[in-house]
Amino acid sequence: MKNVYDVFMERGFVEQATDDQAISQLLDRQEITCYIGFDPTATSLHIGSLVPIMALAHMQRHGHHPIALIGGGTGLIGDPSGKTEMRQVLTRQQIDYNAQCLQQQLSRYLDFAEGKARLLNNADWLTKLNYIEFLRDIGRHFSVNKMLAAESYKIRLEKGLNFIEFNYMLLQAYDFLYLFKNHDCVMQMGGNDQWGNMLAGSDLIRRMEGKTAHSMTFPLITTAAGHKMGKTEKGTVWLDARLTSPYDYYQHWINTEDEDVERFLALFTFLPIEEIRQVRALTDVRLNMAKAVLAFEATSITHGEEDATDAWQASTRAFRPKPVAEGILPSSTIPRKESSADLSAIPSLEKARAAFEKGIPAYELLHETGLCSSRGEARRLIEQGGAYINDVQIVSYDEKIHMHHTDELGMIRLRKGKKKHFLVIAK
RNA sequence: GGAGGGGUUCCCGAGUGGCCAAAGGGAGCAGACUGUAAAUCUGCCGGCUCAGCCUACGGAGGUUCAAAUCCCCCCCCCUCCA
Repeated sequence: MKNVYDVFMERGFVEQATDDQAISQLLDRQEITCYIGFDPTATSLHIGSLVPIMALAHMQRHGHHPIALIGGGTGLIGDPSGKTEMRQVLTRQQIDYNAQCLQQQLSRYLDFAEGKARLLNNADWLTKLNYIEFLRDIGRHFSVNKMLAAESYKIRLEKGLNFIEFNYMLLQAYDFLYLFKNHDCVMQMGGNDQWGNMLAGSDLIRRMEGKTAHSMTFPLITTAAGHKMGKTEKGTVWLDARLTSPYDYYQHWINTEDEDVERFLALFTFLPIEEIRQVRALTDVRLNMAKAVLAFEATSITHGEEDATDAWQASTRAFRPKPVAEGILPSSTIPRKESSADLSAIPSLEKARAAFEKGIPAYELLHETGLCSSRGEARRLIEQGGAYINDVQIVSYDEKIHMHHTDELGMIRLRKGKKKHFLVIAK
């Protein structure tokens, strides 16, 4: 049987590692404990954290013991690695609250049952540290010269780095040491921007304990076009259904660029790698089918199969693609027939009948549904021909929407551009 | 603590008394082309009751018919010196 490391390698999870061979053998030989840290900067993680999450899930599936470490303590400091400026400092309360939310979220991907995986918060030990002791025991092992040379601090040395942030590396290294001593954690994983901090941990363990602890980083995932994934200015794709609906989540994945489909299937689904490799040969319509599978599987992992199916239905209804062929990614449980007419996953709004009897100007309705963030934007959208009602282009910004626009179920279908659908229901 | 430089619309970044809702780029949105893709081209891109009005250039005052632009005080950041 393949060990996890092989799985990581063939699925594209590995960017750097302290020692490929040693890690592979270690994972082969015994069940180990490994950890990844998550920053509690928000109440939800976004898809940028998905690679680490999937990595932990793979570890667990192969019998190892993941620790998801919530950075409740380090979050009070703020990691300067690769960042241009200091992160906004959050209060203790905010961080504690965020940490709670993340705990809940992570348990959808990992089984935290006794003996399987652990969820820890480094606030539990970091906030109890004694400054003088810490300097004497830990600080002595760090060379400032070396730290200053670290790639991760480079940008900040030009822009300005203050002492609190400069300490981040020590704290992260200390976390690793703590987990090594208290939980037999012998491997840390994380994004490649964490490499310096992780190595510091491995180093610290070697110096203080005389033992080996490994570090492994994931590639920073960008799209083929070079965009950072998951966090565009306007639309972060969150893992929380309240922040990004399963439908939007599904839509995000189905809009994956052609060149990314295979890579993303490997990273973000559990489908067999052999099947995923076949995707390489697909083009056009059939490649789009693979995107639907990616969207379905990814949504299923994050929101459950039921929500994924709803999202698939709504999406299929709205865009009318060909059903996914049997031969494509056969292990996927995505429905492969025509969908029925369920629109429940499309965002909707109920509105009193009376308003439609009077007639409501199109730009007002577009604003009200949230499709446009202001009335001005709605006007512009209509002027540019990007607004549709029941698939008919709206020509004048103040065109009145009336009852006669509703169908037999009292529904009006609004559309912004080609992809953003919205239902207004007259009650 | 001293000297100098700087804080501009989502981000970067021009502007140094009226022509500034503010150049340019990025991001975003829409249109064309396609395949719910990318690239490319085009348009939009503070708000509103939209040929007009309101709110904006770190914060608070002041000068002026008129300030992002000038003066005063305050806050924050950077560089060099201590």
